[in-house]
Amino acid sequence: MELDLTIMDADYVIEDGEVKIRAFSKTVEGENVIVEDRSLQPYFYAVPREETGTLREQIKEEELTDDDGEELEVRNIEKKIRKDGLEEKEVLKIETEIPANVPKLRYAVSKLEHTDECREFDIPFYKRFLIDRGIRPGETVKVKGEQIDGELDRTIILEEVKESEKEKPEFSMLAFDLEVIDGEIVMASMYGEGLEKVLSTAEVDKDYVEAFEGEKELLKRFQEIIEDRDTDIVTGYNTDEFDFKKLRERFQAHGMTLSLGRNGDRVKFDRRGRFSSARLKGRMHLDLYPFITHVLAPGLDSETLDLDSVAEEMLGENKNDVSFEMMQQWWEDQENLEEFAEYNLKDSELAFRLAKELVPQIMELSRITGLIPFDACRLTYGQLTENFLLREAFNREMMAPNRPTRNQRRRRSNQGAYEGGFVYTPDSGLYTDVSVFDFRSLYPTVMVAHNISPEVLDLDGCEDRFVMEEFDFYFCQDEQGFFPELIEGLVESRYELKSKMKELDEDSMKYEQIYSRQQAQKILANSFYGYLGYDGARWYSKESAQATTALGRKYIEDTIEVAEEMGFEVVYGDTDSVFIRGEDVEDRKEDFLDRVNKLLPEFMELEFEGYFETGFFTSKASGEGAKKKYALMDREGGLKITGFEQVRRDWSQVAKDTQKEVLRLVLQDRISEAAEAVKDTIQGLKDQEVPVEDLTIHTTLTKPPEEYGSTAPHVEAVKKASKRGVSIEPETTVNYVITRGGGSISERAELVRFAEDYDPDYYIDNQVVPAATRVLKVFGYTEGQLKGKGKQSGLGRFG
DNA sequence: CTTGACCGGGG
DNA sequence: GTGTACGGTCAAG
Repeated sequence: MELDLTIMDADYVIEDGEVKIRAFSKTVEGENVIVEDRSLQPYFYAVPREETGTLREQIKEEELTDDDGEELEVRNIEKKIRKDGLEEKEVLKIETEIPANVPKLRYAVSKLEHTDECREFDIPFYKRFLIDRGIRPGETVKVKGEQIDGELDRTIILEEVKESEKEKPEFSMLAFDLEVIDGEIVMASMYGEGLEKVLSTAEVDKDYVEAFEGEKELLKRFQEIIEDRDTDIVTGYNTDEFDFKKLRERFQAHGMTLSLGRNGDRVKFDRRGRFSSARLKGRMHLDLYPFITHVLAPGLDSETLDLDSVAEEMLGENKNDVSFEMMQQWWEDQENLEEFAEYNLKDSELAFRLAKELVPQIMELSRITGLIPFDACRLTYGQLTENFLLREAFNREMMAPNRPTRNQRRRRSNQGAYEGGFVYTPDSGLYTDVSVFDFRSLYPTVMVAHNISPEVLDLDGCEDRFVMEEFDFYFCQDEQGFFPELIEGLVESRYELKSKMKELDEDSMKYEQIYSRQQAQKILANSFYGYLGYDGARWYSKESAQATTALGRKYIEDTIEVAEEMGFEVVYGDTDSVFIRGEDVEDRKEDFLDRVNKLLPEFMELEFEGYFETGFFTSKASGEGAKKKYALMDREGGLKITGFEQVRRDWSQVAKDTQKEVLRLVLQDRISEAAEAVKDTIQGLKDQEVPVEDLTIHTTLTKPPEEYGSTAPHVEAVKKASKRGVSIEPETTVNYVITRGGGSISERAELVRFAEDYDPDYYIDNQVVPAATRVLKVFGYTEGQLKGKGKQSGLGRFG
């Protein structure tokens, strides 16, 4: 039979010693189908020292065993021609019966004297399947095969994969969030299409709350809802590291198993380095947090990546200002439970709405890299890029380079550092009429323009060599390299999509899909440069990365030169942008762009980014202008603040707010008012008028207090709390304030709930004034003056 | 200046 | 499980 379907998850199982792939899929009509591949065998390549014949003989003659002396089966050996860079090599493709034997067999084969090296022995089998069968999750394919008795709506044995014209199915989605008090799950909210529910172990007077006898009943119901709704996508915020771990623990505590696989499989916890992730077989568990940290964070203004800040930035939703301490108190006293439930539901709703925006992007990233969505939302840039490269290499009959060993990585990072982008040192102060120009995808376009690619580096017998003065290596221009070819493909496809977008209604599904697709292409095109310089990369090439930044510097410096020739005042520049001051810049910008773009190689382009009424640049302690720390204000009064690092958890809100207000006033050239604002805050602190939430400092307690070697305020606060009978467990965020009295800062740190007063001097001297001075020192203010201790003559006339 | 410890999100 | 992978900041050395 033939079925049009989209694969959303894949794994393999061993049955009677034979491996079979299970690809969990959905048809356009919404049927759940398992596609089994029983014919693909795990394999790797062996590159012979001399020629394939002698190596093949040796493999046949010698007994290959694992560490325990178990014999390893070689199921099939085949001679293949594979490209290694640009060189074609005769290699052996060695097949074995189960994936777990690949690394063992590879080890045994590597030790043979006729083996030069082995390749592609560490590619997880479900990824191998997707690559070798040319299947991309998120792309509909026509599958031909025989239907057998099995799980879900249908199970079919794969015979052939073909292209399909059909649309993708709709996936159902649900977001959830747990509330845990004293280690137990007391509430669980779930939010999806037509679903707004809070499960609770307490009676709550809200129509969306379902109350339960105890935690065990709540957990059963939680599982039941996911199963009954036949959920395709389960999402949430930090669900890998928190919610699912907690669920597993609590299910276990009640003697139950957490089973949320589509076929009833238990939730599997994959270790991946620092993290573990919860895998629901046949469904897509998409934790938004790793995707946001790895992929989105560089493009976000928000410095902290908690759900509140990210939702605020992406959805414009206001901050949820219930503190955890408050929630604990409510639960303890069993009061305000309506609000408690409301809060719980809100978090699921925010996660769901974020997912609405992000899942299309994750799906497109999955489609383009060929990874299952589960992986696409968790991997770092480098890993996403590498998976894309593995697939493209396979399609060109290229063998992938091996991953570096630990030692190689260390060597790479030690010899590592090379010069990065060019940063123009600004003169600190306030500027008016600032126009910003930047290069469209600087590094990708540089790589295409100069054919920067590892396999054409110092290529023997090359005729057309691109040489740079400062380097003793060159890039061959005879033939387009692997990386430029991929970048050009992505960039061109993206142009097409962008022009297609213009013809579409912005609210349509099609628009959203195309938008996400071009966004994924952009992410990928921009990741190649970083990938080449990443010490864990298979296709690592320091020279390529080095040449790319060097060329980037050259082009930005050339641009600055053109600007100066035209009589413009250059204020600042960083890597791919120039900031130019002057009232007439906007009118003459076309002329400027023309001149610069005429000098650039084909494919590269400078663009106008925007005009800002004012711009402020701060200085370093030495008085020299600081790089990467500035604020801009557009015509509508919108602020763009970059690099002011105090927007962090371990700074109190009062310091952050004051700094932002100071920047806002400074950009309006209201310098002395800015200083007044600081003084007002100081007075408010002295008068004990600032609410305690604005004074709280948050720091995570990572281990039991007694294990800390050095003293730290949050640790001391916890120690004092435990003397009062309140124990705080590791992994808890400690919210403390600095109170009055004698002794060091640590000695005066108290948990918020025990703090009876606060020390205004601490907040003035260590929080508000340093943050504000970071800005106001440019205008001649010292810390002393802001605290009202000095003279104020001659202020406000700097800059 | 270099090295090593700490931290993120969640409750 | 074709395992064991981050990247930035800050205080201490």
